[in-house]
Amino acid sequence: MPVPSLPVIRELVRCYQAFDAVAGAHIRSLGLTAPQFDIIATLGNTEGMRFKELGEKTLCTKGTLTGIVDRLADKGLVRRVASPTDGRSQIVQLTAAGEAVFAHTFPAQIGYMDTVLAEVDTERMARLQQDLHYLRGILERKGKP
Amino acid sequence: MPVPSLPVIRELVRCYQAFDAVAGAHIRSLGLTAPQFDIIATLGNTEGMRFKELGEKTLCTKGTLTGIVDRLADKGLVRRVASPTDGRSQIVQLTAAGEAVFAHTFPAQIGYMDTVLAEVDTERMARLQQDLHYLRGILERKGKP
DNA sequence: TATTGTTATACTCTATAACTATA
DNA sequence: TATAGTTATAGAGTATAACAATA
Repeated sequence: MPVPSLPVIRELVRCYQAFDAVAGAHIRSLGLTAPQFDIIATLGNTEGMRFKELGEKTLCTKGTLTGIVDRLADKGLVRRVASPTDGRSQIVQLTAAGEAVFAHTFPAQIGYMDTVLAEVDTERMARLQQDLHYLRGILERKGKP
Repeated sequence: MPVPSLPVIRELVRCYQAFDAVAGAHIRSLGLTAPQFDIIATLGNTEGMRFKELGEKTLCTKGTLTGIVDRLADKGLVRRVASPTDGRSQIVQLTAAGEAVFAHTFPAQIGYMDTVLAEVDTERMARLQQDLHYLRGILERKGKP
């Protein structure tokens, strides 16, 4: 007889929503959407990556990604460069402005979250991290059997 | 000096995404979207509730909620009833078809998640639930200071 | 005057499929 | 033939503000 999963799931969802409310407000205040911020965060500290790779990392379909990258390019935060090795391939990279957004907002966001979670004791943080990692492993394995 | 929050946050987000991939596939297979399922789950085991209350529980703006309820009504899963006590107020409740969707899919979803998480030991589940609850409390408190 | 819910507008994301150009 | 990305289309959610009816 299995342990009831609902209480844990419920807490996971609510906890994520609570985080999303805090982080999402910050992201929107930058004039970005969540997927757009996701792209910038993925490209940060990188020399850029192929369109396809970017889609895989951010869980975006290629058609969707074209639109998101278009809008980021319109804002001047991202640039497309033709791949030197494959004529079909595009490399997406942050512009100087995009680097600046990443450099200023990503650490700021983390720093803010650090202060928010400053009162959580180290032991609990480590435990939670491990347990979440464990839970994710199970979910991902069952997700694609 | 605060404990780094990024590892825990990262695991939280990924764990939620993993859950969302599993649950989301099930929801879409019913021809519903996540917000629509959220409405049905909220109205389940209820005699219905005021439009405003529904919006508060599902974190939907009133304008957004009108559209979602419209689409659920078009599918015959939900119905609007004028409030007997307040002429401005609408009460939203599940139709028989909506009850059926709730009764068949919600427990099925939970049952499925129960089997997915069956291998997690009881102790870990309880600990995870507690720690997530604790983390959420902090996030929600800081979310609106 | 304030509140409830609808309507209107504009934008973004998503899924899907057809299309192009390279490989 | 297969792959990388773009384009096209339609639907759905979000934010915002103006609006009608009622309190």
